[in-house]
Amino acid sequence: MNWNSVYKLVKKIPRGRVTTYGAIARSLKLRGGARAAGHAMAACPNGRGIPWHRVAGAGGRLLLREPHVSLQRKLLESEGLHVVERRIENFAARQWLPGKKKRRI
DNA sequence: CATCTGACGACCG
DNA sequence: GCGGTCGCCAGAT
Repeated sequence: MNWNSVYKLVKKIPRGRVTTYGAIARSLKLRGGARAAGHAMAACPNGRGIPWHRVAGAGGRLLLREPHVSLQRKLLESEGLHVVERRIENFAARQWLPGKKKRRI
């Protein structure tokens, strides 16, 4: 699979915005669907400028387990997002869709 | 090659 | 909200 395209897309997520595995999968038309996107992120090389923390599950749920979810939450909050109980508050407005430019909070 | 697992998601009761 | 099912399938073992 061309995870590179996934990473490339994730890199484009603006600061303070988030997207989902499903959105990534649909945008890139990954065969494996959302799960494939999940695999891509799981295998993503950390420390390459990939804002992996800006990727959440459907509905803005954080799917990672400890301790990664803690880091993700920390990073998201440092970008101004509000996370409560593994959920991103006001996720709908914070979501960034690939290709779509218009999105006002 | 067979099986299992999983950073998924939509649906349903 | 919660748990179970199903479709999907890439890696790992």
